[in-house]
Amino acid sequence: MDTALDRAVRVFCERGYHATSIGDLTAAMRLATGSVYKAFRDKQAVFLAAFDRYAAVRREQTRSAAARGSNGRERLRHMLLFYVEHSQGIEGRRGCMVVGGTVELAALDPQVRARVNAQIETNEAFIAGLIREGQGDGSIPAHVDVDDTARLMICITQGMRVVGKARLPLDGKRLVGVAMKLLA
Amino acid sequence: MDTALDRAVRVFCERGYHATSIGDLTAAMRLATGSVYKAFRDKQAVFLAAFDRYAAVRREQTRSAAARGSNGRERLRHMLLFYVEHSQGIEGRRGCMVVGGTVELAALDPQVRARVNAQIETNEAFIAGLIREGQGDGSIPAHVDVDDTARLMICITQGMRVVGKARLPLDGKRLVGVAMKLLA
DNA sequence: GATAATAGGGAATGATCGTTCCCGAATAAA
DNA sequence: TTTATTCGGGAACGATCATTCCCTATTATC
Repeated sequence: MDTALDRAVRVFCERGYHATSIGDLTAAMRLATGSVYKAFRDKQAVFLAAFDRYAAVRREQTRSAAARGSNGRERLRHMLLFYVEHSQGIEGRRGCMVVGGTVELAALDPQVRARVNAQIETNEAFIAGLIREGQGDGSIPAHVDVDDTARLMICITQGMRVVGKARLPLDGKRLVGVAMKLLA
Repeated sequence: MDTALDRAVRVFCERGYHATSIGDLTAAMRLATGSVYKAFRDKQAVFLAAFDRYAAVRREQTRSAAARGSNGRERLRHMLLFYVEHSQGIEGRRGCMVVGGTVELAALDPQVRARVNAQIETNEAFIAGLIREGQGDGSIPAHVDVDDTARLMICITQGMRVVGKARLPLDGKRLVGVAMKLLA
């Protein structure tokens, strides 16, 4: 089931919600129409389940990318690098379900809006935690405003997913190098 | 006609492309079905025309916001402030056609992709120009990398539109204050 | 003033959508 | 072996979509 959901994630990432038909979904998930409706109440339920799966995988990846750093500042750097890399190439042009869900459904579907909000706020809290870690271990100056910087970094990561979907190239090292000035 | 197009812009911003039916469009534009199809070849043509109108208005607003500054750095600051303000409240939750077009259609429609790319690149070039102005008038250090900083600022502006559509609050002064560190 | 041309309005149309219903195979129970 | 039950598959359904067609005023032309 998780593997079918992963396939649904790919389709929803690439085509979004409304442009994805049940036919697209059954083809991608290798399930018949009836089987999909036996497992999920309706199309929205498939989307929500796929979103949760996407968010969980993505959260895990982000955390393990950050773990590669040796202090708060370095963990933040690795996290940003991870985001740039995944905003590029094949995965970049496929797109992000958080960004896609927000842009396409935040105004139309309160349930989806609640999920994307939760996901964004979780990410923001994670970033804020890393900044505080850095301030604790001395790698980030104490005068850096935790909340404002975290929110701006969320804007940067979400924005990179947009720019990556538009297929503009993003140079990871260079972009992150500039972004790290925010921790000065 | 421009006023009808402005109304179409509002609908496309809020609902995106696929969730906007011809019925939504005719209701918003105060035009009958036949009249819409007499003025435009098909729904995509309405979207492209609305997008061009949106981009033109937006470009003008951005430029006049920047003009409020007295040197390169201040012009950049006013431009960023303008973006935060418009990413919030009523207009923020309505959404941005560039972001929406990218996320919903960049992977599916080459014509839309070309337009959003052109718009993003125009904005980026405008930002780069402001940075260069600042370096010329001494308000921005010469060691600031123009292209990388401009691209990161594009990510910030696009990301703010995503976060604003998700209805998270954005404090203009504070966020821009942090972002201006990128010009150090 | 009569007629041609145009523009706007809305019903009809075919396609496609999401959803439901029902069938057949496979498994478990008797 | 026979019967009951579950599960995956796909045809059928009503609704809605984008699009076309045609009708009716209104304007311009002669």
